[in-house]
Amino acid sequence: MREIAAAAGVSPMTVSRVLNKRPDVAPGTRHKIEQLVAESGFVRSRAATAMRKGRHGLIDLVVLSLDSPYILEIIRGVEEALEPTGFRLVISATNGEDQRERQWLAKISDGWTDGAILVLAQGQSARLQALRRRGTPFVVVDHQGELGPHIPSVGATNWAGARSATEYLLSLGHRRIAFIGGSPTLGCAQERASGFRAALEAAGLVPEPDLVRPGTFMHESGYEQTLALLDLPRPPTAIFAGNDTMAFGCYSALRERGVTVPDAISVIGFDDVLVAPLVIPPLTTVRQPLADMGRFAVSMLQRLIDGRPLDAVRVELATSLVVRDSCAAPAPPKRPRP
Amino acid sequence: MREIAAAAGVSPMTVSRVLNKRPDVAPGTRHKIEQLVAESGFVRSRAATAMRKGRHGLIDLVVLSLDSPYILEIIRGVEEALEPTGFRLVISATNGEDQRERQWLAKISDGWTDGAILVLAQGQSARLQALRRRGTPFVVVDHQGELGPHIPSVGATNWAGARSATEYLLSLGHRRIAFIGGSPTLGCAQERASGFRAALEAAGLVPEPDLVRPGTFMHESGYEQTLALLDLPRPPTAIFAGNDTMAFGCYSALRERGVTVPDAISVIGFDDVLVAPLVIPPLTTVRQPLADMGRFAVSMLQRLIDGRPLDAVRVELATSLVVRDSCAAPAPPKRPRP
DNA sequence: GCGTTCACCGTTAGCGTTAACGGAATTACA
DNA sequence: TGTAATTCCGTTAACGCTAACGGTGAACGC
Repeated sequence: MREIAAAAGVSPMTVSRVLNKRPDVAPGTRHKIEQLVAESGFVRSRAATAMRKGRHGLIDLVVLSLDSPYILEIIRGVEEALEPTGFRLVISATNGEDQRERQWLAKISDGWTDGAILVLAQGQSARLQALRRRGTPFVVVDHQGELGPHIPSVGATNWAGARSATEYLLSLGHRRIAFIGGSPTLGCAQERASGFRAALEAAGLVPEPDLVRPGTFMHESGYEQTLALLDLPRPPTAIFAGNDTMAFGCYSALRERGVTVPDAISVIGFDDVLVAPLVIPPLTTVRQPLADMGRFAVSMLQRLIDGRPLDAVRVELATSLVVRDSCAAPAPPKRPRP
Repeated sequence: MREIAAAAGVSPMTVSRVLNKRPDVAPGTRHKIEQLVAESGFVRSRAATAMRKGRHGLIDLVVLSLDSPYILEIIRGVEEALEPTGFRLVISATNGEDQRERQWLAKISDGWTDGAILVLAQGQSARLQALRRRGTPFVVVDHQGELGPHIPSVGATNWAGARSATEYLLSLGHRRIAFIGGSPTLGCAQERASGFRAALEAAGLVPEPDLVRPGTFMHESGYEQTLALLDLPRPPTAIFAGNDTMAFGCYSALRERGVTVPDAISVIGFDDVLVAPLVIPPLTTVRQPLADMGRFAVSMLQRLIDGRPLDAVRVELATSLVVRDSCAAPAPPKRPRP
């Protein structure tokens, strides 16, 4: 910078002003400096700028794990939204290890990043409040547990999505619909279960306890619960899995038992992960706009960083039903009525 | 740091020495300072350290796109390997846009990051050489095109993997094996095709031109080529898809035509993406150790950053055959021989 | 007693940038 | 013409840390 300044016959301060697009520089001087900068290919040391300004140009994305394609969608949205802002995306995974979770708190709050987007499964209220106290701007995405008050977050309309999925099954004629939930400690799982119940009740049906099963959002649990459902005296005609991964577990179990989808039983999922259209039969599911959620989180975070007010502390983006081939009208009962 | 120093009754320099684990500090002093640091939760300003040392503690991971679960595996490996090193992972995607690709070059080479891991599909020899000239350490992962000389890279044994997949099909008794290749411009696609041919020839078979089809690594191309194969006068008894995504395309086409896997036709893929075990039937495929490749890239990069010599400029990690349920012996011919 | 070596620690200075202030030149206005 | 406001730019001093060097005291050898 000194060199540029010398070449332009001004002080480094003036160069700094030009680079920061400050108004108080004469147009001629500005132009000359800009030209010199362009010619020399000069770039400011970010480290020095960061030290001086206290801004690093880095956004942390902290995720629970990098195991699921689900997270990739969010990353994609965040990356896209961040790209034009000049901020750079720093990714770290906690893998649920307590030690690492402490570490990110330390890392984030040491002024090393300018803001954070957190995608964490379990409630971390205490840690989140600690972060808040430190003044680090952050946004929680798809938080699936109890949040403390005033924690900015982005989610999806889990309740409405689950209801519409259930309504769709009802509209096909299903009456015995099973539901395999996610981990009951997670907020989104509760919302989906609740949406499911609401739809049934709106149709004048009572959810049968046998047909509402707990799950873990993992493949195995979809598999196991489906086997259990098939062993029931009166198995369901449709299964609503709390997420796509469990729906794939259903597929596995149904295949093992020789039950065809959707002829003998219908399956519907939640999330619309990338492979949902690729499995056989292509999975009908409730699309969660994960990339959009990531994008939205970025825009909220920007506001927080800039000190602008938020329109809303909690934002829920709309889910949508994606109809593919895994649902059909229920198989006719043994004594078909014409 | 000043405060810590004051509390310990030493100068900030001594604190710095302790934090940098320098040897020339009396054990007692060191212990006291360590304790004070732990108590106060003090963390050094990375910006200041970065400025002073010229190291930022950031590693760039530049990927072509964040669309495929394939990339997630690599990210996971890189993240895991990077975690204990204290380096932080910065992710950016070029999405194949020329402008962005120029940008990462600029960003990486402006001293902002300490090194880069590049996962780029197409040959970018010119850019890579430019990076090299700037002296930024970098490693290329799974590069699928022509690399310039002396470019450190990590890949997989595509040729051997394809050969073993083919040998497996041969061992099951298949003789009419189709191959759906990846984009012919990509090195890994060429290698896989070549491995396929080698296995056939080793078995004394000649690849039939009709059964060796071009592809694009995308789902559609697996689908279309499979339909074309089925329309052949003598369709194959097995299909080797150049990657898992295309194998899923095969599944779709086969299902549409009512051809069952693996009874009527066997399908084998390449990559072993996360969903490969979840589809129905679970896909037999060649596992590419993507996470390991990411990890290995990190260790290579570390050496480069530290100025240590590399054991090898090009490293290829072993692929392995993962047998699941999508392959079986070929259906008996019309006139079964006892 | 004096030099030498070693272990430990402090001082100085500066990394590259910018906030804050101030000063000079120019313009605006009474 | 004088004063105030405005525009433009330079000076100073940090931001938090550490490289390089220097200094102190103790231990040791001659």
